[in-house]
Amino acid sequence: MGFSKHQENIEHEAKVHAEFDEYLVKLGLRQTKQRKIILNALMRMGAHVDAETVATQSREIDSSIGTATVYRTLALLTQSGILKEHQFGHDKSQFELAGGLDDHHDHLICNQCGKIFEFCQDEIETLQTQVAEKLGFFLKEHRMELFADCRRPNCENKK
Amino acid sequence: MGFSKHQENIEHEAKVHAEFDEYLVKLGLRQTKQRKIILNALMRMGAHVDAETVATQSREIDSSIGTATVYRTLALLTQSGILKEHQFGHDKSQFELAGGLDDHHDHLICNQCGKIFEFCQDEIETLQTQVAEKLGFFLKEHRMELFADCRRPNCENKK
DNA sequence: TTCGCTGCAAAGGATTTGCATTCTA
DNA sequence: TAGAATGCAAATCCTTTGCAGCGAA
Repeated sequence: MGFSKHQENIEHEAKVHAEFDEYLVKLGLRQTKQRKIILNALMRMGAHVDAETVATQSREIDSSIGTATVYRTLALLTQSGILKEHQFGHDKSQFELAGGLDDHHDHLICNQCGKIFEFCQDEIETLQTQVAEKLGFFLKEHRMELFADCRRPNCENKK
Repeated sequence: MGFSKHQENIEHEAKVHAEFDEYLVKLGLRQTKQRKIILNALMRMGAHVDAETVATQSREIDSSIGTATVYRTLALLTQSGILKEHQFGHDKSQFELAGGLDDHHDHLICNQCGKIFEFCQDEIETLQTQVAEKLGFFLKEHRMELFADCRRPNCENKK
């Protein structure tokens, strides 16, 4: 197929934008340059960014973007399912692109450096569904976070 | 042995108080009537109460207890391990007595009525430890919440 | 008598909201 | 042109902090 990694990225980003546009149209909402810039910023940055960071990054492109717009857009993206919101401990919300159904994962947070690692364990997911089932529920979502001590010699060791 | 349930409760409560006292002494802190009242309130109420509710309940006994004291005491109890703190979604913190090592459990939250159900699944716990292990960590704590749709006919159906 | 503890009020910090204005469709 | 979206500032909400007086050991 000969597509470069860079090329694949561009295509993926276009797909996410299209997904968001579709969502907006569906709800009778409008596509604005701010919303595009914010979604771009999210794609440029890695996972687990807070609203403030998104705002700062977005303002690199358009310095007039307001905090409220960032929060409103993050909410919109979360509702659409494109973005996922997490809260680890008492901290402020962290966001990451959902990346489709095939990309589900949970988090392990290093007690030493606070770094976040992602993992996916199908067996656990199955058991979770069964637990809900047994309690008389149909599982829709779950949240699982592991807090653990680091054994990595190169752990930055700061929170 | 012929102990009534009521009698057992009283003994258990005394044990928790003793545990807290011990913790305070260990840190060179003081036992105060406010701290006792607040811990009593927690034991009187069921699980999953927020700070405000604890404050209200405590003020039934001593109306002069301040909000700050409640928060500070909840922090102290949490640090001692007697109390566990949870945050479900964007909501304020909820507290519950830990009840000892044998009492660990996770939560399922009803999407319809918001009610919280407790469960414990040893298999999942084992797998969690293994996942951490595999990533090079030693698991210390975890948090797992299932959000699910209700099938109970008597679900109150309000959030 | 010493400090830790308390209540009060004020401060904090992340997020939300009201509103006049601007802009998309 | 309608009404959705924006930026700004003010408002929320839960929680924490500063401080002068109080109280446990």
